[in-house]
Amino acid sequence: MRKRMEAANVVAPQYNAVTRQNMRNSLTLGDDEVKKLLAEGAKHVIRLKVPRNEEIRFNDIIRGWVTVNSSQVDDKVLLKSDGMPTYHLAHIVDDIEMEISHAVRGEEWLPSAPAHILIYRYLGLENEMPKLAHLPLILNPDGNGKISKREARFPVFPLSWTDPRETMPYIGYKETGYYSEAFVNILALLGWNPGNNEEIFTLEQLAALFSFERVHKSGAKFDPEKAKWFNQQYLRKKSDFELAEAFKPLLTEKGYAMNDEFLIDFCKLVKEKVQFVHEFWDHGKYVFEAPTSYDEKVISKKWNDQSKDLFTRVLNTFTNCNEWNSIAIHDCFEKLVLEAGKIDMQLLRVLITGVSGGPQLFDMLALIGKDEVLKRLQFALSKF
RNA sequence: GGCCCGUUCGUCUAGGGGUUAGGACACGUCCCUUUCACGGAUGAAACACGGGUUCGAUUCCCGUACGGGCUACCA
Repeated sequence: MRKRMEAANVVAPQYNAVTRQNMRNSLTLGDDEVKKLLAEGAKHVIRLKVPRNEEIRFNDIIRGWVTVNSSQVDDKVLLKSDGMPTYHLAHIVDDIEMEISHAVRGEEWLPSAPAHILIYRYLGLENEMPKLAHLPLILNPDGNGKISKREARFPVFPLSWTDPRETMPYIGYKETGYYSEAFVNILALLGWNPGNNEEIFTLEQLAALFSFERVHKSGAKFDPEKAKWFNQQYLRKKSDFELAEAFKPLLTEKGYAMNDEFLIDFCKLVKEKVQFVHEFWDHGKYVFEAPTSYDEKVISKKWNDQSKDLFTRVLNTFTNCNEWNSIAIHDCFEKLVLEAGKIDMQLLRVLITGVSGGPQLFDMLALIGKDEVLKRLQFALSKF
């Protein structure tokens, strides 16, 4: 049989009203033979007997009327030879048992929906079947196809998870640093939108706003960049205290312990630059540890013959700065500028933090502390 | 291959017979700033193609192309 199919160039052989006549099954074997085999405990499956040529129509909430000819539906296995039901049977039993009103599932189920309708019909439950809604799929941002867990270069699961058949865990959104509210928000706006220009919604708002009419029919490519932006929006809504609490364990991991007040100030300063809590470290580690290298670009471009003298004067000015807060430091600095002329702030920043960017400079210096700033400046002057 | 579903800026999308086709992400420029961001302003950027229907089609219909899904004793 299989060879004949291959010879006829059949790509995907189907078990259906035509081919079943040439198969060894209860329809071709005859009652006595079947009874005998059953009595002997012969391994067997139970299949859905799909009519040969019949239009199956159903009204999908999202897609409208869909028509499929039963010749396109194969005799699906309902009960496997190990006695376990397949999804096709199981979900229908579940849905009926649980009195499900709406079966909302991905578009990949659309082709098997006609088979499911037949099962409901043969069970005499067609009037009780849930309404069907087939949602558009989330597609890969690059390349093609629906998101596959194996190939994606970004998380595909909400939570980290290890497939028992594999060794490598899949890192989840939660573990990547996404807030669950942000994650829900991102997902909700893929294939659906409320019809206005708003994008940030709580789960409660989404639930109130949702309607099937506004669900798209076509798949949506997942955009990792926008996903990060969503998380940033949620992060910015957190209080400095909440952010400090969230960052504290990460800082402890790095071997630093700071008091809450300091951490809150730190988060207040760095939060504008950050999309995830763990980025507080990446964007602000120089607050906790002195730089080991200096931004080459800035140094080569801005460090010149006068720099050493100029920044030695900065060091002296800071040393004599009585108060050490953002405003006071700024005042000291301004006074020096009046005497000595323009002093490049970015260069000063690099000498103290090592990097070319960061939060407001004088706020930063205040946070780092006078002793540490003087120490770092001295060290930098000895280096260049 | 067959069957089913789809197609508005690069991406997510609004809109819908007559619009300067709107917003968001990303990107560019400018303003603010002696630094860095935030913020503000602004720019570039789209109705897949071909036929109908119509006074008029991005919008309705049909084809084509392209994309997606399914085609397991997995879900």
